[in-house]
Amino acid sequence: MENLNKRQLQKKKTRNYLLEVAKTCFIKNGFLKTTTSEIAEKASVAHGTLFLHFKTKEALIVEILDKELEIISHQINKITEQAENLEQLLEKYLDFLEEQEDLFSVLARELPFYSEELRRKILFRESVIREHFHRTIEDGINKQIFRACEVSVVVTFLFATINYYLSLKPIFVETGSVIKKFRKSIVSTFFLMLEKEEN
Amino acid sequence: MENLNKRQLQKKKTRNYLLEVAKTCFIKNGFLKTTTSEIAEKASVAHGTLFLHFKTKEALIVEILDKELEIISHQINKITEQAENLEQLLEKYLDFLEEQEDLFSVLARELPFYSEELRRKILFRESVIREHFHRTIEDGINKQIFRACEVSVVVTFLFATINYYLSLKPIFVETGSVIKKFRKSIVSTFFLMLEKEEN
DNA sequence: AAACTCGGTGAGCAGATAGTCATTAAGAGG
DNA sequence: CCTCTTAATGACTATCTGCTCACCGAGTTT
Repeated sequence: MENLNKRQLQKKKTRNYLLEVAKTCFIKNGFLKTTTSEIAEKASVAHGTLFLHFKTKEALIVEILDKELEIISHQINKITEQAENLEQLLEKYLDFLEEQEDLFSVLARELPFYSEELRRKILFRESVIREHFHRTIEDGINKQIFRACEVSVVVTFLFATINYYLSLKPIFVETGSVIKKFRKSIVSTFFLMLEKEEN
Repeated sequence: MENLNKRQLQKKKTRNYLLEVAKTCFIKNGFLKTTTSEIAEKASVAHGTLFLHFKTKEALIVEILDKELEIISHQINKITEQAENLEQLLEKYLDFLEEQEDLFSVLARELPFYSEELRRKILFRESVIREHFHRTIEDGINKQIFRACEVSVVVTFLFATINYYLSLKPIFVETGSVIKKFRKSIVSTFFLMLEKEEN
């Protein structure tokens, strides 16, 4: 597959560079605010070149997001495999969010404004990890470690809270990670919901 | 103050009508998507007329929002006065959100994109009702009705969850109220967090 | 080396959008 | 009744943004 001539190689290189630059812009300023001119300018190519490689702005977004979601999916699989209990699952999940916080912050803020297609893709990946939390909690309830509850709502409380901090990140921290700042509170309060009383 | 001549009266009338139409548009499609042309057209005035009455689109938004927030503030005062316990407070607050759900849905979605000024105003009003929840819960903890917890985080869990359903309202319901749909689950799960076990 | 291919260019288009301003006409006032 | 005031007009501007296309020139093929 490596029998590419100079021209094809250059094309591929340009395309990859555009993807790279676009990703940086999107993570920094969101998909909505980033303009195609901005991407072209930062990549030092003509504005028209962008549309030679990607039919529309949406197609560019979809390609980048698909790639990112693929990575996210892998990471989440790794997390769910490694975690042996709810605490580990939550901690590892928060580690992961913290690592990619800028991207998740953008997604949390902009999700309500995306197209059906984009939203479905993002929410599908979220549902995978959500289900894992669901099963782990149900397991704990069966083992009488946790209190009986509407598990799906409890999971929503958790994800909604994380989403809340992410979407309003600039309000809570000037610089650095919101997840880092609030993770202790989130974890302890979440376990308070679930755990039986000690006395 | 009623010694207005025909001209002044007409001006006031136009202004008020513009405010009314703009409010309807904003609640329906959000502040971000609503254009000044759309408002002018629906009010059957020239585009320029809008800027005779309001210096900028932002000024129009601020005026409408200030008025709405004033009303909201009153309602919240009424709620906090009437409610005798946490359950009543929450139920009445949810009633109120349900009544004005379209507006709150817009605010939940768009808040991260507003100007500093707008955001501060909205969050201030929210903080008032939040503090009331805070005090009521602390009261319950002192009376040994509720479990000891990080009260502010517990309140955040509640508000974040409500915010989550509101901001993604179109995903959860095609028509009708999200709050109505999920209020039972929200209430019962929230109290599960707080209440001591019965056995 | 001539003919051809195609990645890249950048001026320009179409549509949207906030905001301006010279002009108009209806009403106020002497 | 005549002059002055001003609410309202709508054509216009400036800017932005996604996207197109005729053209160029380096690279490939014959």
